[in-house]
Amino acid sequence: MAKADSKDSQQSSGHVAREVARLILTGVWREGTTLPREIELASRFSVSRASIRESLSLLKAKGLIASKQKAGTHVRARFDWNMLDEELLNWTLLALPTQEFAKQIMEVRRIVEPEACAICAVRGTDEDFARIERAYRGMDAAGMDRVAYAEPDLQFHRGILIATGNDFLIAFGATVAAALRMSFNLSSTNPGAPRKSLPYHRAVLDEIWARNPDGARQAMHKLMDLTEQNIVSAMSRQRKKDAEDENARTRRAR
Amino acid sequence: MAKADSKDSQQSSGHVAREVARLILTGVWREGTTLPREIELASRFSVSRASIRESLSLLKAKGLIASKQKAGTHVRARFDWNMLDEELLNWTLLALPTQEFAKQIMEVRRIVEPEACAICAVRGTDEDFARIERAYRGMDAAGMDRVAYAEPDLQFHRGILIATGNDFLIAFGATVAAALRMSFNLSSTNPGAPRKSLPYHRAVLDEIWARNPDGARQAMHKLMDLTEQNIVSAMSRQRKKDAEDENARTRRAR
DNA sequence: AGGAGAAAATATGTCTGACATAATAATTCT
DNA sequence: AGAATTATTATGTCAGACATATTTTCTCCT
Repeated sequence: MAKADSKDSQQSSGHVAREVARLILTGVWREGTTLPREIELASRFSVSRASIRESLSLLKAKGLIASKQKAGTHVRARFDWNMLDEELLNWTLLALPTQEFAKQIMEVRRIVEPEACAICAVRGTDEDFARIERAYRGMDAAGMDRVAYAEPDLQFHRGILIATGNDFLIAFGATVAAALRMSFNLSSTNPGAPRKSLPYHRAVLDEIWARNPDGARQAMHKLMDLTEQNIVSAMSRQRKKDAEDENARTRRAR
Repeated sequence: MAKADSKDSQQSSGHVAREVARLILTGVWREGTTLPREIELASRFSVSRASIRESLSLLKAKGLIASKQKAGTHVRARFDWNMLDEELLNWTLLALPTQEFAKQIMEVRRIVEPEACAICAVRGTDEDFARIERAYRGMDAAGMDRVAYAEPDLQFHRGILIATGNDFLIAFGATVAAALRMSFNLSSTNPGAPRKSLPYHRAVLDEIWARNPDGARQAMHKLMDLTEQNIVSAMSRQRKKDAEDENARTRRAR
């Protein structure tokens, strides 16, 4: 699992979709903008019109754009964008990993995951719990290796969502995945941070095994607190580092 | 707004996508199934391969399927389906409006909307509130007209989500829209039910205007309770009616 | 002049047929 | 029998054409 990132990376239609999405997400093509006609896009990206149409079809599915015969293709209102879509989330992450984005994604996680955790504790099967336990062991085994830690971490959170048996909560896993990816990217400035969350995961797991919904909710809440804290501090570190780099570049330039 | 339903209804590629989605959602083509090759699909639906590819591109974007060169196109695991997507939600609603689906969708609404409501009360602007107020007035003005009631009802709930300023909560509006559509379909057996929710909406709105997050959360919670109650009773009525119809058909047949 | 209605222009929607590419299946050789 | 090589095949991409639905322009009449 979690191989979704490399899915269509080299496919040309996927490449075009990603690039058009980037232009929209970064605001180069704002809401309501009519984008270049298909033939023009085709020549700009050096692909056939058919490929362009497949790419646009993908973006239509995610609510980013809409087409009307003769009238052209335009960027839809932000409200219609399906931000809970995994690819869209990743593209956003790549295009503008702002603090605002981090704040928002943590806000929803804080709403959804503790409740999902409570439901999991009540409704989950022992096999569900065993799967989450395995994910926990994987995190533990990873030690200080950030890369090895990331995958079981995602499996842990996804396992809880899956255990709820609620298809919509399960679909929310895409959002969690994006959040964890963001955390991972940020953790380069503080390699020890991920590991610190291990005991908090253990606490969640213990409450689940005990089939204690209130405890599970609370434990997950604490984990969310820690995660947000890590992200915020990592981002301020990142900003500081960026500023220094910028500074150095400027000094060198003169 | 809310014209999303007729978006691609007559477009042939949209028709194909919907039909293939139906086959997947109803389990005719289960997870892991390799679906017919594109040429075969093209001849089956009497459209060109290009159109088929655009349709499949749409379904790929929603996580339903994935293709690999030579290996074919297969149905992805349920876990990867983006059930929070508006179109997918509507297709599911049309394909299998089961009680299980209703239960799950209400479970997430119950998790998300009260919290969103609390955030709205704290963070929303007066213009946001005015928009929600307008939606309320629209519901009131609709009287017993189910059709006229539906649109402002959606605007009411969507307005609260928008007021949070959180893009992910806003995207959750698609799920709410699907839920309301389901309620609407069910309300044919009990035309008075929608109107009964009016005072509950008023209570939510009052708490929001008062900028009282706890009260807003609680008021929305009560509204969710009522809504779920309506859905459950409507579904049991529906089942009863279906059974009677079935009975009548059988009697006539012999 | 102004508005209704007809005609032209144009961007998306669809079709056809071809070739490229990569993963699989079959075949050959050691 | 097993490894290496050669077909096979379904998706990926391309090119050019025509269909269709709006928009825009033009024309004509009041």
